[in-house]
Amino acid sequence: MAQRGQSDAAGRTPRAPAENASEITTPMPAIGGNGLRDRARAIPEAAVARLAVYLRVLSGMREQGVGSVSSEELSVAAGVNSAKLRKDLSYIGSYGTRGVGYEVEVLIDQIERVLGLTREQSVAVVGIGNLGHALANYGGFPGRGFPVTALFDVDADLMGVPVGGIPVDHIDDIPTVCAAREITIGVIATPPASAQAVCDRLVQAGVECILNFAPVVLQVPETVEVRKVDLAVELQILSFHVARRADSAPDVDAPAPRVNGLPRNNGVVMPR
Amino acid sequence: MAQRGQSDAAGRTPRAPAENASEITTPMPAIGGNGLRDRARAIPEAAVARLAVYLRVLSGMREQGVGSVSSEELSVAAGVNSAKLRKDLSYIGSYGTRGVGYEVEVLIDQIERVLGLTREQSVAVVGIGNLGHALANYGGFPGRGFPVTALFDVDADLMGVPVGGIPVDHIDDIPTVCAAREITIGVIATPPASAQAVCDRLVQAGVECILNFAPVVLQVPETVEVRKVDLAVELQILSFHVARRADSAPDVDAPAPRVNGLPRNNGVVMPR
DNA sequence: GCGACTTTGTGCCTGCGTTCACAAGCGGCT
DNA sequence: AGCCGCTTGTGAACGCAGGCACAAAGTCGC
Repeated sequence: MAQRGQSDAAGRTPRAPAENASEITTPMPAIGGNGLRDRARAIPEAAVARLAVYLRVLSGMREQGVGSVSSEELSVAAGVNSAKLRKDLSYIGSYGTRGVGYEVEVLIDQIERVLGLTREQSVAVVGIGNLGHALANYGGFPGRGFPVTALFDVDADLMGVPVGGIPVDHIDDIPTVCAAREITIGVIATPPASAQAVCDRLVQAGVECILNFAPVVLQVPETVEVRKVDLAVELQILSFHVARRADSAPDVDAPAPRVNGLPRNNGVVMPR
Repeated sequence: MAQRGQSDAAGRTPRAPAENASEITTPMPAIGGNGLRDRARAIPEAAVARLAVYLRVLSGMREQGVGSVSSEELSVAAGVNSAKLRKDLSYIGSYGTRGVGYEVEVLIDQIERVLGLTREQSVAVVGIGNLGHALANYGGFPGRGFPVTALFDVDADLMGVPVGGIPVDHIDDIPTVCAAREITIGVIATPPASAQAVCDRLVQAGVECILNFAPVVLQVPETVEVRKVDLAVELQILSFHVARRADSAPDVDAPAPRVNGLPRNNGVVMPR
């Protein structure tokens, strides 16, 4: 046991029991032409999450002037198994050169293409509390940005006040503003009580992808994709590990917690 | 496809290739006494994450005076399959009554026990920016709190200033303060550049569970458990879904996009 | 130009997590 | 007291994801 990502086990909450396959596959035979389209449909969600991580690492490498990487190097920097990395990359096509590795630039382009980052996504943040502020200012982060182009709240005192350069609008204006600014992703950072109402408004405004920070199970039509980040849940999972650890501590003669003197992620220059 | 949790697919980053089983099982025969301890070791991580969600839902029910629930009701409220819910609950023991359901109070107690919430965890937040503020004020959230009892930053102007009732200390004091306040969970909300250094200090201070908000792959000894929440990754996953959706949009004779029929941004051209 | 070395891409196998489906168990009703 | 219906708990099957290991493929050196 060592480092665990946030994922791999959280609360998927499918409203539609059918078609909640973790494989993102639109059951649809290959269309004639190039295979890229088809490939893109078959990428497992787990792989998508990792691709985003690779992209971040690659961006860092590009900034340091690295021209090409082997799967081994990249996998270490990203904290995954190299076979898994190669398999993930194979989902998006074959852009490596055998005997050499991958060209950083090419890989970045391809991952961005698959993740749909070539077309900039406009993000709306609803709920301008502490978290909302943090999100609004998150502006340009590694590997190109998701421009936050709309902010909403109920508090009359906030109306028009620019936060991170964007003026705050009233949540009643969600439909019009979202339509005007072509919002594709909505972020809910409101108190739990108002989350569902806000969500409904976003959906009504045509937003089909929502990132929910409120500790509530949102009810949405099947066409809408919701991902949730629940701080309390994260802490509770960690708490579980603390407890488990304390529990097994008495087990003194367990296999020695071997130091990390593994031959692996050594030497590599990690972006500190 | 409908609502998807944050998990199920993210970046697990095991540093130790061995023993990174997703089943949290310490291979160890049953100890004499009660079987509860043993059970606790065999809970899949995915189930743990969901248990936290059940706990939140149950807390809400208790507040509304609900005395007992069936697996069906609870599963709907938590947004999961009822069979999965029952299996999850079976991991922690049999506390239901056949033909009736589960007693809310009992279930809450048991889940709290398994998640180690009976012993309050002390949390330290490092990096008092916008996000740090949000976390510091997160104080008492649903289903009992993780008291944030220490805050750290490098900014001299913040030293001693109370945020959310807790004074800020310098990160150089992490070892002493963490020891004194028996911190069990560390939260990293710093810029990426300082994350690894902060992480090292926390580890040095004996913290074995870390929640990382910085977009960096942390290097830690195997004894330390890291969970990460990466906003950019979350957005990129959503972006992927937007792209995929736009991609399959040309499939005009697909099942009607139904309800809330707003002029969705269909017809948008696929990124290359 | 050819051989040897390096690294990719992937088929196959293993194992976990999810789902199904049903037997066991309990309360209520007659 | 006995039966009936409801809900739990779980054995078994299925399917996806991860990891291994190797063949394909390309480069570099001679």
